Amino acid sequence: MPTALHPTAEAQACCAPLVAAPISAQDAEALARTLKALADPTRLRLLSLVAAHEGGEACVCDLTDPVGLSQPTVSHHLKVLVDAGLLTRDKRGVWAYYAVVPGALDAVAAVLDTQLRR
Amino acid sequence: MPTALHPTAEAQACCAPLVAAPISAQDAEALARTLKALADPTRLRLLSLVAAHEGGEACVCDLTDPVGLSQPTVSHHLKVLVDAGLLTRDKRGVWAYYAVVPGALDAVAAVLDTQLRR
DNA sequence: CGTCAATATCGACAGTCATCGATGTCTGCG
DNA sequence: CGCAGACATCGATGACTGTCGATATTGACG
Repeated sequence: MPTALHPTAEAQACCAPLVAAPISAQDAEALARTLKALADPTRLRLLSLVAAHEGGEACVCDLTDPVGLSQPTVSHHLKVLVDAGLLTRDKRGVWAYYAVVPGALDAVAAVLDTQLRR
Repeated sequence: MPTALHPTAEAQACCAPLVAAPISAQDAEALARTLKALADPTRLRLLSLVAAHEGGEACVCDLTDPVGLSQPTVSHHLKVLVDAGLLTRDKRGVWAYYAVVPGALDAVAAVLDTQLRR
């Protein structure tokens, strides 16, 4: 199951104070897991390449050359991104098509702004 | 010098296409450096604790207890955050006061949204 | 100057991670 | 069935990282 982050939502009444209570240990752990998946130059480029590819999806063979790494390594990074809930994998025939999960990065950005702003 | 990320700005005419060209290797490297500093549960909590502390600043002794780690370890994490340009350090007398850099996280969030959205 | 307290730095150790080549798995095709 | 190609998994290896105790540094104070 993807390690998606749960925004501790409940909509928070309305505009929460600029700085509320410090983030909980569990929330920090969850957010860190997602950020760790993002905190690698190769994975950032893969994410970007998939997003920029026509149709919003790309297969492994489209990505191996641009990043200049071996196929097993690219496959490994893609798995990390899928496990983090940032990419989806759709196997059609022999090819595996990867696409970015629509709202995932907005969620990360929102948590950063909401929880750590000053 | 802090490894701040340069938004490759130039204001991009106006509303850039939803998905432009893939991120460059250098930009990916820079963004990954910042994200790596964020991708640790302890550092996220430290950042949050500093932001939530009165006056928006806190010294090491305020932070050691809440995270439950040794003083050298907390000091190390704070150094990582300062080097990443996410915290400032202000030594006043015997105490070192840390504060979050106002726009730093917004910049990270903006790059995530701009470069990787779909 | 000597002591104490708050931090930073150092050295070591264990755990994690990125990468690769080799190999396994599955699909399409003849 | 048998082969070829796309992709995933495995095992190994070198590099990096989080953590600690010990120690150095720095400022306040008597």
